[in-house]
Amino acid sequence: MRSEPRTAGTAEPVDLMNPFKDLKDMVVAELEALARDGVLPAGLDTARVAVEPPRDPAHGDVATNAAMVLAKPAGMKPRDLAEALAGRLGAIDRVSEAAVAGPGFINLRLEPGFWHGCLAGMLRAGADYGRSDLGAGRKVNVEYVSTNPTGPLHVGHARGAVVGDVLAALFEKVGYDVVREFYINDAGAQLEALARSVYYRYREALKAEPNPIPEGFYPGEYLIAVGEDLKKTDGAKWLGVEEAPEEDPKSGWREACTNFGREAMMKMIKDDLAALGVHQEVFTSERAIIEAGVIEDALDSLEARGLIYTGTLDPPKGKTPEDWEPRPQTLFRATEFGDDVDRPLRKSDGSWTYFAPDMAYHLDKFRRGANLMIDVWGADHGGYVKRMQAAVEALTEGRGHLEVRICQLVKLLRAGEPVKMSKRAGTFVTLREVIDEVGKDVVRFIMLTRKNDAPLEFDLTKVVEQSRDNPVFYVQYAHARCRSVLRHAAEGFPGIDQDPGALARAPLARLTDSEELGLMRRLALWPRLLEGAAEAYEPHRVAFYLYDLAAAFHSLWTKGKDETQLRFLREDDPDLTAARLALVRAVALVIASGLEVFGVEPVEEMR
RNA sequence: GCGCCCGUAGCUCAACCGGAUAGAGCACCUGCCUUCUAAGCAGGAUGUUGCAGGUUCGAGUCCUGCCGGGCGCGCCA
Repeated sequence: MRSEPRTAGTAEPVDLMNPFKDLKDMVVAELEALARDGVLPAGLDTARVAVEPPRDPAHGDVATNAAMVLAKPAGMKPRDLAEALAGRLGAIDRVSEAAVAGPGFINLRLEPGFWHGCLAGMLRAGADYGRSDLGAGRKVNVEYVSTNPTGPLHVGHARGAVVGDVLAALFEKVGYDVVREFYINDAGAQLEALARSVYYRYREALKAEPNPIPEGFYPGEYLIAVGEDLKKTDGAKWLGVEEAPEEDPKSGWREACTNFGREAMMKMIKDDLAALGVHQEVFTSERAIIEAGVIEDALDSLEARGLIYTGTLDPPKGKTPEDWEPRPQTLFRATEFGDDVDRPLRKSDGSWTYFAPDMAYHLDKFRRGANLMIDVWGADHGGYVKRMQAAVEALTEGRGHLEVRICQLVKLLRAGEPVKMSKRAGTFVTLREVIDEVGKDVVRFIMLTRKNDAPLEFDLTKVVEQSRDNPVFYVQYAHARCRSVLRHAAEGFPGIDQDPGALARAPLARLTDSEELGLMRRLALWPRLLEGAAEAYEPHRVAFYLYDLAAAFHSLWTKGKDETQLRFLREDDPDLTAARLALVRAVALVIASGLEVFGVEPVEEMR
């Protein structure tokens, strides 16, 4: 891992694809060397050793906590261990200085050539810079948006959609084999309400005798068209027919309206998702899971291990429902897997609870090869997490893992004022309306500017403002500025090949300004940031990283106004210009790469 | 009553597996456009990280107990 001697400005830089991983390997190698020399005991666990940029840049380029973490297992004083390690690290060519500080930190200052090597590496990697094999091709299934197909998506759905979609992209980026999935909740009472609502609109379309507004009626106008369409398809065929005749329930109008409504709603939902740039490849129907008998499979497997029994649950303490009656039910021993109570699988009428098919569905996902499953749910499902995780652990006998990300509410505002929404009053804001107003890229980016489990304010006015206050604009502006420089360079310096691979061969050692080096260090963090964001299931980290990167670039840009020797384009010095274009190109590349993970189109110019 | 999530500057939020003096933006004040887009940049003030303990070289971060807010708690999904 140690590289050949290198002096700034002379040697051809080596490519460094993941600089901080490389630096950690370097530290670990020296620790092993110390162990071979008998200074340290053999076989120390270096998992907790961190090599990262210090918060205060005055401390140097990189810092490691190795001495403090290993002091106790090694039976040494942290400072002594630090001195020994720093002595070795300081002898490495790429390290210009290794100093022990504070309780035992080792601060390293690196030769500028190291950062130039990083820059060359990222340019050669191009769009692949940041990609890694952390996942080693392991399968992960990401399920998101999953909803009843009863109406259009609203803003809340958009958050889950984007978080799920970007988690999937992140996991792909770090080497997982990803399946994006949607679970269609098409088996419950909501679908019956949908069917009755469709039938109502159908009769309306046929000018038939008006029937009373059905229970749970979906009042939205979108069903009027569905009623019309059913009339066009089937004519008056369902008018004199029963809802669900006893001898053959599926011959009635309800079955027809359920299926017709379901298809229409799913088409609408998929169109909305497409408008948001979300494309899941697998859609699994709850109803199909039930009909395929997967629930029985799941239950048999649990039954065989004594995890199913008939029992009576106590009412929740302090909040007994009005109509509470103790009833014996089929229960799953969720408490054996960390849940608070055992969970019912059947309703009193004998039909399945929501939990039963969902359990079966997760078994199905596991059978399709996903040991790691990620579900993105809304805040109102928080209380459901433990039981589903318990079910996955039980059904997969501990081989599967379910990670659930809960998305808090989105508060829709306009110029600081809450947008009043009411389904009944018809002032409900759909996802489609928001996309039409501000654009899908803005929706996607803004949804990632908060941790998923924190509430999010979405101000329709603010998100299209052109100011530093608006992260979408600010990041896009940095990218546009990079592209602008490159456009000007193409005119003024036709001799400079702007292909990233060619720019990687520019005399990068000419980049010596502290802000230029700072920008390179920041770019060098990108691969590590992606891995961290994926491992923590936190796509919002990418948004904050891009914002910081944009700020660093804007700063360097403006610095060139006062100090003309820092301008990117230097008529008097084509070599220096080429080196700076390499840096600008790399900034554009990383921003574009981050936006690609987000599913956001980088802009070439601000308009 | 129980479970989960949250509580950080006046406001909105960061803080990578426990790391060094907790950082940005907004708002407020002061500078910077004959220049690659000033839609920007530089500088100035801001903290008992809800409270009280504990763990340790080190805690916003982990543990315990309180306080405050959100979500949920059999036949909704």
